[in-house]
Amino acid sequence: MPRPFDVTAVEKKWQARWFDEGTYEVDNDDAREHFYALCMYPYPSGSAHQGHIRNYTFGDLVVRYQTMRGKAVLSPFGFDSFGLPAENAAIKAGSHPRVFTEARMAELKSSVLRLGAVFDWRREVYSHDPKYMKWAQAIFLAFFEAGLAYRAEAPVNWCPGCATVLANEQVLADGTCERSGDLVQRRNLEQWFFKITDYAEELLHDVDALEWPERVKTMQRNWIGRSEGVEFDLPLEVDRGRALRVFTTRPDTGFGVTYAVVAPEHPMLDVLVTDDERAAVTRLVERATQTSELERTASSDAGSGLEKRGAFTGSFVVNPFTQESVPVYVADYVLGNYGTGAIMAVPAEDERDFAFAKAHGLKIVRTIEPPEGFTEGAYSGEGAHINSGFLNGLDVASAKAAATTFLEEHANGVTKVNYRLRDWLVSRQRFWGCPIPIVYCDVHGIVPVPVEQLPVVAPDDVVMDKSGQSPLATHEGFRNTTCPVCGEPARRETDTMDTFTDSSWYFLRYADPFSEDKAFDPVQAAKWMPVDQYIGGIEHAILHLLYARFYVKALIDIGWAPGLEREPFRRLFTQGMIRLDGSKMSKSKGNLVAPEGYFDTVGADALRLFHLFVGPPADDVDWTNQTDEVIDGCARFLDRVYRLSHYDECFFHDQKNAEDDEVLREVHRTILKVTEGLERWSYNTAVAALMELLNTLSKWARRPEGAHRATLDDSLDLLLRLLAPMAPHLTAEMWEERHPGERGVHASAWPEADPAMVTRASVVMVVQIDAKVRARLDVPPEISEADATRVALAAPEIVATLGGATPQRVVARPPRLVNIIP
RNA sequence: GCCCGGGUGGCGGAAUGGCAGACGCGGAGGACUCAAAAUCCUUUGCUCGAGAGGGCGUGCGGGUUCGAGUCCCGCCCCGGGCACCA
Repeated sequence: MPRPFDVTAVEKKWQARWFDEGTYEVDNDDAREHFYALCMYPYPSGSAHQGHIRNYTFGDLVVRYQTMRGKAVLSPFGFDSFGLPAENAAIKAGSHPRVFTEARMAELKSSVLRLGAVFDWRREVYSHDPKYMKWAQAIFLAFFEAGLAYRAEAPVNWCPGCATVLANEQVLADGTCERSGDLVQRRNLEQWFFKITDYAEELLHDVDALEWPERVKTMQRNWIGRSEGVEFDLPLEVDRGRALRVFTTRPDTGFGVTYAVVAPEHPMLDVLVTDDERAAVTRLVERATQTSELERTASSDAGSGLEKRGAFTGSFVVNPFTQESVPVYVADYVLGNYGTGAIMAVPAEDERDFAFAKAHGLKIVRTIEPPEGFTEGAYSGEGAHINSGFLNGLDVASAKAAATTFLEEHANGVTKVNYRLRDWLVSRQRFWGCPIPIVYCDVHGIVPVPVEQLPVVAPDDVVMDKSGQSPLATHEGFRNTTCPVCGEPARRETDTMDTFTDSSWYFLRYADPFSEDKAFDPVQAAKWMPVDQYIGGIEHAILHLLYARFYVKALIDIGWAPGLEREPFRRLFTQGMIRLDGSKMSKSKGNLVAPEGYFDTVGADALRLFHLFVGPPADDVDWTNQTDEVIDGCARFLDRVYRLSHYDECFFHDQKNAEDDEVLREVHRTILKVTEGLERWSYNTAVAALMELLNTLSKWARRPEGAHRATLDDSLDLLLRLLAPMAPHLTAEMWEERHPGERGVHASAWPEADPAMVTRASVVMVVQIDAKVRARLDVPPEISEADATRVALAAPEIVATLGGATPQRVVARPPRLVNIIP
C-alpha cells in the first residue's frame, strides 16, 4: 500500500527523540498534579504479541492523554523476569536462564519502543536484578520477623511435570497443573507460607470501594469465600467428656442431623475408629490421601461412587438438639483443611449429605417444609421449620439465631467465620526465582540471612539438566554455608520464591527506584501511590491482584510503608483477550501474530489505531482474515489526515461564511465526543468520531467553493491534538511541519470545547404518527414544546396523513421529536 | 449446578427510553488510467414494487410505555468464572 509519507522514517525519528530526550521522564517532586499509569508487569516471553500491543496501546494513550491534561504522569516499565518458561528453555538449550531471559527482555523492549509507547526508562525494574532481589528478600525476612511468613509441613500440590509444589491458585478445577497440564499429586512437605489469611476480612471488605470491573471484584470475593456459621461439639456417645467439633452454616437444621462425617485427615479419626471397622477405614484413608485431588473431587457428578468414598467409623456422637445418637462416618467429601475438618450431616437440606445418605442407607429427616410440588432431593431454600422442637414454625433466619443461642448454651457453640482463602504457599523447588534468604542451622534452627548479606543470589555455575530438580538443591557451593549466628556449618534454603511475590511490590519500586538503602522510600512512594490507572489482562483477576493487595497491606503493617493507602490500585481496567481461531492467543499455543511485520509495513500508528478502533477495549478481539483489511483501513485514515493537512486537492475562499462556522462547530462537538470516549473507555467510538470529523473536513475543503483557510487550519490543529494520544508519531510529525519551532503536539494542552460552539444552528426534528416517522423538520434547537407541536401539526405530510382529524394526543420532546397519536 | 458477561446487516461494531445499523471492513457501480495499483465519487439491513412508495426487522415469547435494541417477567443459545468450602 503506497503511503503519502515514509512511515518508517517518521516513526523512527520520533521514537528516537522521545527516548533520547527522556521526554516522559518525570520527577517525584513535579509540581503538576500526579497521575500513576501502569500496565501490568510483563513476563518477557520474547517480542510482543498482540495482547501486549493492545495493553501498551491503551496504557500509552492514558499516559499521553493525561499528560496533555496537564498532569505529571508516572509511566514506568520493567520485567517480571523470573519464571519457569526461561528455566525450561534453558534446560532444552543447555544454557543459563539469565541468557535466555535477557534476550527475551531485549526483544520485548524493542517491541514497545517500536510501538511508540513512552516510559520513564530511568525507573526500569526487573525481577532478577540483584538490586531488586535484595529488597524482595528483605521483605520476605521482614514478613518472617512479623510472623507473616512461616514454615510448616502441609499437604501440598505437587506437580510431577514441573517438579515443584504449586499454590492452590495454580491448580485448575480439574486437578491439573495450570502450566503443564499434569495431574497434581498430594505430598506432605515443609514449605514456606505467607499468612494472607490474616488479611482475609480486610481483603474482602476493601474490594467494595475499588473502581474495578464488577466481574473482577466478584472473583476476588468468591476466592476469599467468607462464610459465617457456628462451631460446636458433638459429644461422643461412649465418652461424653470428649467431643467431635464441627462447623456449620446451617445450625437451624440441627434437628435433621442424622450422621456426622470427618475428613480422612481428621486427627480424631484414630480414636473414633473401632476395631471392627479399622480395616475398611484404613483402606479409605489411604486411598483418599494418596490419590490425586482430581480423583477425589471428580466424582461429584451425581455423587457416583459415594458408597466407596465413605466408611462407617463404628462410633456414634450425640445430636445436641435431639439427644439421639448418630453414626460417625469418614468420607473424602469432607475436607481436612476447612472449618474443623468435620461436619454435622443434614441430608434433607444439603445435596452432598443427601447423596451420601442415599448411598449408605442413612436416615433422612426433613426440618424445613419444602414448597408445594417439591418431590425428591435436598431442599436448601427458605421455608418453615418442622420436626424441629423449639424451632418449629420459624423461618430460616430466626431459626438460625435461636439454634445458635441453643448451641452456645448447650454445646460449647461459638459463632465463627470461615474463609475459603488459604495461606499463600510461596516455596518453589525451582532455580529461576528469587532465593528464599534462610539458613538452617543444627543448633539455631531457622536463621534469616542478615540483611547486609543480601541479596542471596544463585550461583552461575549450575548445570541445568533434565532431571527437573532445581540445581540449587545439589549445588554444594550454594547449599553449604555457615550459620549467621554461630558460624558453624549450616545449609541454605534451596527453594525460591513464587514469582508472584516479585509482581506484588514492583509498582512501589517504580515510584522510588532510586533509593539504595531501602526497597522504596515511603514518602516518595506516597507521592504516586495508589496507582491511578492499572491496565492488564483479565487472567490476573484473582492471583496477582490479591497478592499485591496483601503485600501492600502487610508492608504498611510492618512499618515499611507508612502513609500509603491500603489499596494499591485505585482504578483497574481489564482489556479483552486476542483470540485466534477461537482460542486465546499465547506463546504456548503458538498462535501469535507478531506485531513486527505491521511495524515494518503499515506502521505502529496504524496498528495502535486498529486496537483502539476494533471494538470496546474490554471485549475480546477475534483476529480473523478480515483483520489485515481493517488495519489497512486505519492506515488509510491516517493517510487521509496527512493529505488533508497538506491541503491536497483543497480549495479556499477568503471570507468566512456560515458553512465554515458550522464546520468549526462540528470540530467542537468532536472534542466533546473524543474526550468523553477517552474518559469512559470507549476508544472505538472516539476513533469513529475522528473519522467522521475527517470526512466532514475533507468533503468541505474539497468542494469547488472551497473552505475558509484559517478555519481549516484551526480545525486541523484540533484534530491533530485529539489524535495525538492515539497516533503519536504521525501527529507529532504533522504538528512539527505545521508549527516549526513551537512545542510539540504532545506538549500542547488537550483541547477544550467552547460551549458556545457545540450547539447547532438548527436541528432535525422527527415528527411521528403513532411512533412511525412521517416527517423531518429543521427547527431551532431551543424550540419550545408548544412551537414544536405547532410546526409538527402544520407539516404538509402530517396534515395529509391526518386528513383533518384532531389528534387524540401529542407527545412533544423538543427538539428531537413529536409523536402524534391520531 | 451457581455467579457474571453477551446475542443488532455479509463482518467488527454504534445507539442518555425517542430517526436502529454511526464509524470501519467487505460488496456493487462509476471517475481517473493505455492498463493496473493508489485515490476520489455513488450505493449497500431484508423484502414487495418498473417507480413513487409500502411491509418486516436488534435470539424467542409475553408485558410496561405515546414510543423498547434499551426497562420488567419467562425461556433459548454462546462466552467466561467458580464448583464437594459444610
